[in-house]
Amino acid sequence: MSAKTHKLYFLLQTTAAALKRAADDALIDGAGVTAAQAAVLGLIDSNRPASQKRIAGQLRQNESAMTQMVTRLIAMGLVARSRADHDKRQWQLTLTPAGEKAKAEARAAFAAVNAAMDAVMDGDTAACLAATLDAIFQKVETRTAGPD
Amino acid sequence: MSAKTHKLYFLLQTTAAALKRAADDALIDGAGVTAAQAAVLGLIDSNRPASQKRIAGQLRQNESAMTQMVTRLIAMGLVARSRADHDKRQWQLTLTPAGEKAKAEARAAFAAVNAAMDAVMDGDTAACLAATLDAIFQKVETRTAGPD
DNA sequence: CCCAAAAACTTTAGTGCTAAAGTAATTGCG
DNA sequence: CGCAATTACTTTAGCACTAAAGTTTTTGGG
Repeated sequence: MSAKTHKLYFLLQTTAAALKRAADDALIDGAGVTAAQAAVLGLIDSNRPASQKRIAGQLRQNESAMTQMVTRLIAMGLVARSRADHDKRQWQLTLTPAGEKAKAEARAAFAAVNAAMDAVMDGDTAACLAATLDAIFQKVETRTAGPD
Repeated sequence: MSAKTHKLYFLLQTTAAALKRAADDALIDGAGVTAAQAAVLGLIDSNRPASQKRIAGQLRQNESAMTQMVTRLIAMGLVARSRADHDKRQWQLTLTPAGEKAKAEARAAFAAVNAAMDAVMDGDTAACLAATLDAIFQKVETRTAGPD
């Protein structure tokens, strides 16, 4: 059983990496952004106003990762930012027109990834997978997730 | 269902990342190496003689990743290498005494990760998880994996 | 036998993450 | 009110990966 679980760890890492590569291929081809970049664009759109800390929290990443990601997205012309009026420490992130376009294209391109996953799972299996992953996540996660 | 699957992608990535952090914490504390480094040490031990391409193939990574990983492991004093007699392009990787020790300690420390996973899953659930992850992997993987 | 193709590894540039230490703005307690 | 703690973000260093292009060695068909 220990050997089984050992293999499970590797299988989980390997599958996550392969799925990420597949998603990146599909999104770069269809929207010119990676899956990670598309996730940030989507959250900037659905969190107005969007501060970096807020987006980082929803992605369960630290603020440093967000600084770097936003720097890349600004360099790509997809995101703009200005200081918040009520708190000059905070940025207010917004999508540029190009960012809106990339977000919409990414949403469409991600359908192919969904289709690939749907094709190998029925509803029960997907529910079981989600429940098991969530249980592992809860068991292992130490971070105190702020309010999403 | 599409929204469900969308969440599944994120849940899979997030869980893989959290589990990797937990494994790294346990292994760095118990063996002074990361989970990725421990995996390479284990494969060098069980593949004699171990070339970089062979290890890379078993980890489903490219040769470039292995060049960098081996460079780090050599700098840490855990691995040594010499050119293969029959083919001077190939390296023959071996564990140093410190590498053997780290490998053994990592094996022991990984038991905590196994225990965490076992604690949230019965045998059926683990089998279902493995089967589902494997199905996703097969669906999404494009690389032609060489003989392991 | 020779040379082009293939194989094993390296280098460089880039993505995306972490942790730790640092800066500047804000808040709250005495 | 003032200053210490907190908050939001940044910087730096490092790990771990990919892709593409480059080097050296080996091999196989003409």
